[in-house]
Amino acid sequence: MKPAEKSLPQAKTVDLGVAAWSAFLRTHATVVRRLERAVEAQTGLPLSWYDVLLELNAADERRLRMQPLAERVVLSRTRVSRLVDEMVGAGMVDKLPDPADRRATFAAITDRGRKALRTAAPVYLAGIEEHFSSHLRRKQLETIRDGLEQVLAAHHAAE
Amino acid sequence: MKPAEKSLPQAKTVDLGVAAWSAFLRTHATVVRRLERAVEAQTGLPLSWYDVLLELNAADERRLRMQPLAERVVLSRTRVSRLVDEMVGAGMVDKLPDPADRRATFAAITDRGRKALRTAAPVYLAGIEEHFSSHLRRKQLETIRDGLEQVLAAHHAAE
DNA sequence: GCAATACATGTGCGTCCGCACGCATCTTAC
DNA sequence: GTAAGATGCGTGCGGACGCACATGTATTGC
Repeated sequence: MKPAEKSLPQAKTVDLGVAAWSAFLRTHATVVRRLERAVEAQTGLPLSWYDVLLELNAADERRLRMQPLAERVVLSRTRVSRLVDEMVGAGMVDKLPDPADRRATFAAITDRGRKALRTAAPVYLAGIEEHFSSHLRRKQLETIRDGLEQVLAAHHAAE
Repeated sequence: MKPAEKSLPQAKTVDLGVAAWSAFLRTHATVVRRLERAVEAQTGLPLSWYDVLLELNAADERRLRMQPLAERVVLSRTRVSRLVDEMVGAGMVDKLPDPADRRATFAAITDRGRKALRTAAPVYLAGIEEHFSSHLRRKQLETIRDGLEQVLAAHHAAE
């Protein structure tokens, strides 16, 4: 075996990381699918719509420009552009011009959108609970939350 | 405030679960994208191809039928069917009939596939390390691995 | 003031993915 | 033995997604 090099992780550590990552990927595939189906079946709202409504509702003045909205829902700006158009068609979102910058467009949640969000929220929360959180102990949830936030922070720092 | 109902999670617990789930989703989106790009740029191998090669190589006799392969790489059987066809075109996988069941098809890794896998493996492992594990402490990795495996086990049990 | 640049957004297009369906084969009940 | 159902797989099709590019607007350097 090759002599250890500076700051090179040991084999056991690599395995642990891979095992955690593997579990992470499989969990994502499994839980996202089930959650998506459950929420959509019970509320008629796709998960992506729910996310958009959630972010808009939580935003200042209940509206956001496209790019910031895309970042918050973790989708491409392109995708969000189309998503918002569909939701305008469904009357859940309005597109408003920004008087301060005529390039920009605000997406604003409508009353109908807020109503849909209020209906869907408990279903969504229950879904997260049922398909994810309920299988974990409080301590584990804390570690997962904090650990993954660390990972995200590192990525954002590195840009 | 409403009196607590039987086995209903408290608000704080719900929030914790949602926070963990939120971090989970954002981490997945961020890390998968970066990892995928890094591995593909350095090895020319899409992540899905790598996964297929990995599972085939680890399988008994280095081959698997389509359905079991799909389950292991966490994709639909449909998708795997097309994936394997592409990889046959690239000479990394062979499709072989199963003499015991003429409906079935084996996907078997070829020498070229094994070579590609050997080349890509260190890049992939380093990518996981760089984009994921290195930002977490050993203890956190263990908790994440074990916790998510619990979630998966519960889902498989519920089926 | 104006050209050069940066920025916010929308659109054409290709990729990845899974569902619905169909075909061939195997298994089971009789 | 055979009809009915189950199983393994491939394909047509449409949805979700993001990249490259185009358009219109703001900002900056001079």
